[in-house]
Amino acid sequence: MGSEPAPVLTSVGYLLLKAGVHMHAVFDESLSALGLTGREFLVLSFVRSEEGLSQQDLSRRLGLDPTIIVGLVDSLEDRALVSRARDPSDRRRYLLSLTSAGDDLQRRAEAAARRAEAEFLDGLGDAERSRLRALLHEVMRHRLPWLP
Amino acid sequence: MGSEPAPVLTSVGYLLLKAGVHMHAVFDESLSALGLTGREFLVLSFVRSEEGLSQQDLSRRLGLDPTIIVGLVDSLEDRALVSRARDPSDRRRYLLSLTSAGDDLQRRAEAAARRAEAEFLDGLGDAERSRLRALLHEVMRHRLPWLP
DNA sequence: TATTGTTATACTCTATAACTATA
DNA sequence: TATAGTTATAGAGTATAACAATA
Repeated sequence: MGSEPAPVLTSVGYLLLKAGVHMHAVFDESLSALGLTGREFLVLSFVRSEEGLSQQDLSRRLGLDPTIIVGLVDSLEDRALVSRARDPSDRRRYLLSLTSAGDDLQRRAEAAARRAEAEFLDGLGDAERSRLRALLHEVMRHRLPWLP
Repeated sequence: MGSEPAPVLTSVGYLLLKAGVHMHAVFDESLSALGLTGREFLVLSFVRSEEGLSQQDLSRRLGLDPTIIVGLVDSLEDRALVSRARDPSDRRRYLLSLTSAGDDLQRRAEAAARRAEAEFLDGLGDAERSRLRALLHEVMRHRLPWLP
């Protein structure tokens, strides 16, 4: 019985799941030299893209509980990478923005992540990477509403 | 500054990571009705594919610490889905196999997972799904050594 | 000496509930 | 009444270290 892998083990879904886990590890590894986790890098990237984001907004973007965001932003604020300012039109909210150090670090982190991604995808040519990106974009478009 | 998303947020790597996380959640959700986690389903699937697998083998396949496998197999054995037999040629090892109930449940779980996958990929046509599978297989081939 | 499986334990990550300040 | 942010805390998931049995 069974020298063939069960169908699930060669399915799109399983390959997608495993590729995601590996990509996550590769991102974290590539960012550790800059003192960032993948998650912290994403916070910097979202805040750069949409300055004045609130912690609630960030919570939805990252798919994390708002209580997690508190510590995440605390840590980045302690390192003077992100700053909080009260929203004058709704003083419950914070408007988050990058400091110049945060802006600088985000750029370097983005370059590191891009190199790591390129290495991870080294089995694919440029056209294949574009094709993969288009397919994933189509699948995820309505699940990540902030995508263009 | 920045009404464009930071490049990382539209990159292949990030889309891959997020698609993996969503696929994971969709698998878990689809299997919960059968009383299985995604991880338990994978154990059943690997054991079916390679009967006589040891717990160490499973540890490598799943990328989990061997101490995690103990509880995982315990739980499946308690439910009479998997059985342990000592390897006569190396009595330190267990040879794992599916019971007939385990075999039956694995089949039903595989059908459920396949339906969930199909729904997750509903933005793609059949040819696009095949293309996605081929691209992911190419990327993951040397990272998942048991793949054909 | 090294490896397989096991237990105990400590550590990290996460969500829940309860609070405050604002709306 | 409802929402944004915060704190404390309990639960789940994880790896590390130490062990017994076997090689």
